[in-house]
Amino acid sequence: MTAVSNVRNGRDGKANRRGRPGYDRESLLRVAVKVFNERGYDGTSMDELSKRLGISKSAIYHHVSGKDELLQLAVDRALDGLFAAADEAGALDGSAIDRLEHLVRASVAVLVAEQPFVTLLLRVRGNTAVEKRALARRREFDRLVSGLVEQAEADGDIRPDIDPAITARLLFGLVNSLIEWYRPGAGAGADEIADAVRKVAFDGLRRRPATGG
Amino acid sequence: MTAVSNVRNGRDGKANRRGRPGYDRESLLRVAVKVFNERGYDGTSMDELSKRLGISKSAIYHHVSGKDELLQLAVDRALDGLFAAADEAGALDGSAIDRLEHLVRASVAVLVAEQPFVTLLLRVRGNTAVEKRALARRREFDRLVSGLVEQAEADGDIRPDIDPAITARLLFGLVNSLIEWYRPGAGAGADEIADAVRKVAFDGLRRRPATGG
DNA sequence: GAGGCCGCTGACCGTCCGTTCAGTCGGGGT
DNA sequence: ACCCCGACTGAACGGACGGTCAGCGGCCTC
Repeated sequence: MTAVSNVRNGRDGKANRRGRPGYDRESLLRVAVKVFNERGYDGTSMDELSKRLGISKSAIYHHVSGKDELLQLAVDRALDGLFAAADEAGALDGSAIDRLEHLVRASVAVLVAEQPFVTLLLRVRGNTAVEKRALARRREFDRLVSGLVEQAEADGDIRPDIDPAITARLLFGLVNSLIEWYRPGAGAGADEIADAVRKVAFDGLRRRPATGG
Repeated sequence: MTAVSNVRNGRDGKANRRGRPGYDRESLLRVAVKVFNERGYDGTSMDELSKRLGISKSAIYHHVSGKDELLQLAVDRALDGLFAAADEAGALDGSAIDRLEHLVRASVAVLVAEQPFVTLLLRVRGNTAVEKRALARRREFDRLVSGLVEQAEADGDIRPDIDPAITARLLFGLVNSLIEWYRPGAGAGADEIADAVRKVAFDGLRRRPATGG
């Protein structure tokens, strides 16, 4: 509800700067994204945000040009992470299903590492120019995944009895659902989550006689 | 963007009523929920909503007490559907995994039949009293699912190498992800979707030598 | 064809919104 | 000790917000 003093002071781990100590862009962004995720972007007023930061409303504008830029910074970070994961998977030599498996694992890692940023990204509706741009990049990522799934099905590595378009969407629906409940530090760790997602996605949750991996 | 005339006039299929023709609660609610899902609940103003309805802002208050009540009506419809599915599954005689499979199928049917209402429900953040109540009912539903998964794992019917709490969340993350892309009338039908979800969830998306069902 | 009901209008209210601006405060560098 | 830079304050702005109110207009019923 109220500001936490040790959240402020973004200097940690940075070279000493001149002037009054306080937030820098990065530490302010982290708090803002957290609040956006709790109350929704549109549901969060700059006044509420300033109270959570423990500074005045106008102080926020010293760090960013407005509410819009906070959203932009957040969704860009999430998208950059996801595309890095995609590039990683794309650079692989293996079969489509191997690259797909790698992409799932890398995506989970990004969701886990940047959970608040990805959460915000996945809730964007396209109301503003910033949101429209974010949605366009998301669609690009989705096309990339769909391509891999189609290829894997053509290779005969994925069950042929489901439309690959549906398979792709279910697969990344499963991965993306992480943001609804995963909280860093609480419960399972990142590796355990990534393993669980990979197992459930590729082999299902039913017990089976003998399954590798 | 603008109102569609044949969306108005909620009389279709109803007994003739007195007075001027126009919206009734039901037809107004359907449009409102659609707009809420496009722009977000907080991101939709009553003015914007009135434009989409093709009536004046004040006319909305003739049908409902306010924006809050529209949300209440919508999330209640979604929750009633989900709990009906749960009751159905709970009344079954079979093993836990059979009841779970039934619940998944019934839940998908609800998501498909009431997609806009469920979508709105799943995006609620808890900002108002209405939203808090909705979240509480959602948590109750989640506990129900978790219970079934735990029981199924105790029966030995679900893979024991994943924490049942995680399994339950992944399972319903998979189911709930439908609302992100399923659109009635376009592409796959309800039965095809339900089948795909059940197959992927229980048996995974990988091709396997011989798998029943 | 008169009555009445239902859906609707347009002007208006107080409040909250995102944003701006002219400064003040505080601490490290020199 | 002084300077200056970066973080911050408080009051104010215009506009958008959810909601109210007194009354109008079309259609079914009798």
